[in-house]
Amino acid sequence: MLKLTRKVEYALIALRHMQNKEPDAISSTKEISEMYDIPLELLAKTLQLMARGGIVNAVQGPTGGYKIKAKLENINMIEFFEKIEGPLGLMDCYFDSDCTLISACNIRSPIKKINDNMRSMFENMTVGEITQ
Amino acid sequence: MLKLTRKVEYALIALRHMQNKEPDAISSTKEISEMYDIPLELLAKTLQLMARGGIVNAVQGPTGGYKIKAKLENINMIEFFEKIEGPLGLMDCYFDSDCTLISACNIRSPIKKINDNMRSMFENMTVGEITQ
DNA sequence: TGTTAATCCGATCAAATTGGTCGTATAAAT
DNA sequence: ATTTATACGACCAATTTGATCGGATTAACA
Ligand code: FES
Ligand code: FES
Repeated sequence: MLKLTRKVEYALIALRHMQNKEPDAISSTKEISEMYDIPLELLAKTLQLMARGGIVNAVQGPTGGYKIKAKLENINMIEFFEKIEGPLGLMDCYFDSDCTLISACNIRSPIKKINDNMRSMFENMTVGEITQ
Repeated sequence: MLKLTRKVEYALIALRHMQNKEPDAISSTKEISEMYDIPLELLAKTLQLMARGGIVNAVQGPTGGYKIKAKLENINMIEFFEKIEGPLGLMDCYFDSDCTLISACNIRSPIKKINDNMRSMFENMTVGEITQ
């Protein structure tokens, strides 16, 4: 409960890795995968998600790889999580209203309170400050 | 990712239900289960966990059930979550150090930052203020 | 005192989510 | 052309969570 997924962890590792290099240096999936002992395919997927989300640039072909594209200080953690894992909410009833409890539920507004607090906490946290 | 479990939801529902009654009124598992359409056995387990954790009192026998024991304003959400779901951490490496990434991981301290922020947020939130 | 209705508890099964793999297509450097 | 790497979808495995079952224990009440 309330755990981050591996994909998020791998994404952060990769970003931090790239941040410690020259701004335009390219890091291949393989390089990162080996250095941190991460399954290559899964890391590849994660990097692709970040590329699609405009966080990194993909460079194809041999000598290819990824480099950071966005200003990491401008990306808050909610955006980051959602690019990688999709919509974020403590309970399904926030993005998917077929919650069977919905009719009788007496804690929708309480849960909303917790949810809002959590979101605003992550909104005030940028990827840049986490990985730097 | 970052979701609450059903058990936590059921626990909150039950507490809120009891809070709307006379202080010493007893609510049976069945009563709550039917009113909110919650699987009886699972709700029972959850109530048992709360009883063991000193949050509610169990009254056995026919006409038995549960009533609130603790001052809900004195229980913070971390304590609450941990009574019901056990140790809480964004990554396993916090309570269980056999994380295979541990040797090479470059984001332990970043993750720790997020984790600490989240914990302190939940520590400053009491069950009482959520369910009231 | 026997019956009944409730909690208690562990074991176990099912469903959902997450983690990881595979095969193939595509792009680019040499 | 060949090689090396990303791109991408389909797929399988492992873990976690959700739910169920069977039986033991407790206490109210006829
Ligand atoms: S139905 Fe979503 S919190 Fe109860
Ligand atoms: S090993 Fe725990 S955050 Fe990387």
